[in-house]
Amino acid sequence: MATRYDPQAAESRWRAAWDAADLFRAKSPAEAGDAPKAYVLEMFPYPSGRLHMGHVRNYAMGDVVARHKRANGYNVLHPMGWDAFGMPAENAAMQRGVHPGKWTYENIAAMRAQLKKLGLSLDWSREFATCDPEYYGAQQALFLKMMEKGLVYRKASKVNWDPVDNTVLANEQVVDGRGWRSGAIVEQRELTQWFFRITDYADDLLEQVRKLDRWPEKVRTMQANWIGRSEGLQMRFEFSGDAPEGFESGVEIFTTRPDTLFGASFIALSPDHPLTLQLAAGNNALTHFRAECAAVGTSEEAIEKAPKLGFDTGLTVQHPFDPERTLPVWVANFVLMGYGTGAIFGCPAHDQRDIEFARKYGLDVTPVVLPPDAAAASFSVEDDAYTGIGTLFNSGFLDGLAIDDAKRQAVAKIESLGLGEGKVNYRLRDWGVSRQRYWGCPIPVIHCAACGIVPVPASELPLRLPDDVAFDKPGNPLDRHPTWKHTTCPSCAGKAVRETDTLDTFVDSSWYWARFASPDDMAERAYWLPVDQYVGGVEHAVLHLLYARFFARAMRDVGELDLPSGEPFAGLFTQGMVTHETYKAANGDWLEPSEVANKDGAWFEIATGAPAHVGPIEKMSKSKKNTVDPDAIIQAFGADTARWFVLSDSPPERDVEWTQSGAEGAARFVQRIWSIFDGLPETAAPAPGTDAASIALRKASHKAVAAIDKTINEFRFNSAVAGIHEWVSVLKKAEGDTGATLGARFEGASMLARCLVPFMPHLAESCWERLGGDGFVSAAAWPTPDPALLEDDSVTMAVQVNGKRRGEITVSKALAKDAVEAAAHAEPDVAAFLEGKDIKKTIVVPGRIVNIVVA
RNA sequence: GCCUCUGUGGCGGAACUGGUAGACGCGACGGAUUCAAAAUCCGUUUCUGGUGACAGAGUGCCGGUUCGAGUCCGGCCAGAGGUACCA
Repeated sequence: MATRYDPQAAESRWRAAWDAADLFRAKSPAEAGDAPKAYVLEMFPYPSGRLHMGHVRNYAMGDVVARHKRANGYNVLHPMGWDAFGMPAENAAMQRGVHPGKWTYENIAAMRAQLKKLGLSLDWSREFATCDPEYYGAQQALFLKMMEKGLVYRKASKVNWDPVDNTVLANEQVVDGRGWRSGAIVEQRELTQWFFRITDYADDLLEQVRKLDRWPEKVRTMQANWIGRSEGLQMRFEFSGDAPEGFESGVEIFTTRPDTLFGASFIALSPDHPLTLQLAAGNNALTHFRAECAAVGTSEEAIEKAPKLGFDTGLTVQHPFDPERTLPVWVANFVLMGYGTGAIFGCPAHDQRDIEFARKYGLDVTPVVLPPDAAAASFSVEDDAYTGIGTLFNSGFLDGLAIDDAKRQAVAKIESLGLGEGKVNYRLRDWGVSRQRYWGCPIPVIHCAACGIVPVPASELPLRLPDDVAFDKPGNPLDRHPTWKHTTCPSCAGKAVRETDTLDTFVDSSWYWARFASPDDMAERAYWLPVDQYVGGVEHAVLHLLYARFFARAMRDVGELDLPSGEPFAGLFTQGMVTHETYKAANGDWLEPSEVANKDGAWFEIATGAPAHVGPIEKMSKSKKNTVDPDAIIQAFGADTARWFVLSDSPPERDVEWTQSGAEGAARFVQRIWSIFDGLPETAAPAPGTDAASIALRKASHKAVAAIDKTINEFRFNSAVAGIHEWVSVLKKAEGDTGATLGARFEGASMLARCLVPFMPHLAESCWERLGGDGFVSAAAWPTPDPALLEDDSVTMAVQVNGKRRGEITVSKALAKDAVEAAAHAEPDVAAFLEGKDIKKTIVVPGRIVNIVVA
């Protein structure tokens, strides 16, 4: 009598059994013996309160790797924790009056419960949250060590300032140049802030990223571009009239195109350049212009996309190569103070931003690079700068040179004139870590009027956040706390105040991977690190990963980590998002998937019966109401179904669209698998037969195991899923056999149970139990296919005539090339196309294809 | 704006290093089983033309390299991620 598999009952039973057996605890190096280690880590979640499908996908993928490694004999570390500091907790405090700590820990409890239902093979004994005082205390100690090492400093830096709420805004809180709550036009304001010297490691971070061969190529390219090493020229332009005070030697610029110096038509200063500030002091128009620039906010995107704005200072500088020429000095909103020297020379003909600026303000445009096929007399630049290769012209001593040669000659000339020198510059800026917020790691320093900046003594760490804080008004609660910041100087015992900035939450996630390996034991950290497989969203491809790489180096250099390479993640996989259709009511409001239904192809709103629109497929997000709650799916179908679905269909690196029917299909497949095991007699497994049907079935099983193994190793889980589908169909068909293949069916089922472990671990245990297998299948070894069963002796090859498929032949693999050619020519469907034609040649690719070329 | 990536049936996607385009799943259609239904099982399903064997077209668009291109090269178009205070 066929039975149904009951996911809810089976899943909770197996999870309890795994817990009782402490199955997924990482072994210590001593316990592990000869077993190789594998550290599998997924990016830990921000505890928003609810698990979403993106988490399910991320952790399901990591679990496939962890379970597969474990089955292959590795000592696996697979930990979980919480990226628990951050703005949403403060927003909740402001909106609902709940304390950020309470809100966060409640969210963690809720999400931990949800996560546990997924049956992930996690070592929960290492769990922590970054808002735990033990964690942020260790982070404060690390900060002080980095400070001692000279990796930390303070400098003035700009923030988005909301003049109504009197608070600093994050870039995402600036919407169209206005504060998200107050609606006030956002200003830029300078504050003295803390920085990490990530640029000290710029060269090494760039050099090493090339060697991370188990990282996606695109992430390595993005990191390299972000660091942005460029060789150029730093030089000064001397003023042609009276120089402004303090700038007697001229204005310093940096350029990567010294070859285009003869095409220079203006100098542009950043609105924040010291000279700009000096000129603005006595100039209302310029002051006004600076304010206009500042109203764009601080994000690079906003600054770059803003229309080009300029202000003519009236000053002029001398062209270095031509005493007859002077260039006007402008202030331009697209010149960033943070890059190079905060000043450039503009060559409109060969730079897109410069041409837009020059056309707007009527500045000269002189082309100096001639494209290979252009004529010097007729070549001109209108609205599109020419940035390609070519030969220099209109350029005096550089005429006729290629760009690279011209760059060298120009730099040499400037150097001989004593006006500057060749210089390497980076796009990468030092990492600003100050945040004027409460829910973050307090920066452990004290400001003393007499002693300056004094570290909080190690004995006083962790320096805890005060619990009694009010969020009734915007601004930094730490700063306005009645007592917390008032203290005495550890050095002179005089009155002093604490730093009230907290650390960027990117700091918290920059070293948690080391803390998981061990809270403080250097040997244990050395054993586990680097992480063998890191899995997370591609949205972290630049910042988080770069910061973590910096921290690994900094920790190594302050003696916190024995990791010579400085690379925390040996293998990286970046997964895509989970998306879903969006739905809108007639009035334009977003609707949840559960609020709409489809009848005869038309969507309507269930509550009202009114028609609804289907919108584009987008990343699941609360604002668009297109989220699917994993809890509801687990409730309805079980965790295995949810895991299976998010791994099927889409390649892991791409987005996956959640569909209800897809989930139902996955649930059906769970039952189909169970029916294979349920359909076997409850007897001991006989040895597989040697008849043709048994051999064919065994070949299918052994090939399937090999293919699944390969696709898991290549992170192609969707292909592994397809392979299991095909295999199950073959096993299912064999149920009709008269009994000769029973041994082969048992063998296939046993292999299948073990191959299911990474994907549907609960079902795999139930299947294993039904087979009478030893212990937990979660602890069983991966099946080993028999090489003899993986080979076929004949092969089917397509036959093409002039590249079009006209037939196929099945031949022995060992057949010689000319015999294959003869067989192809003789194949009736092919021969019809060859009749009366002249065969010019025949290409035979053994085992793949035959292509006959006819006239 | 800039950096990176993606684009294949009605839908999600497969196709190893340039070698049979559409595996596998979803949906749809047809059938079996059933008193009936649910569940399950089997089959068909890129498009166009043809009763049919079959023929032609086809991997975002335009062009190129090759015996052969979804795959390589050049140029476009569209969408996504990042853009340093969302995480």
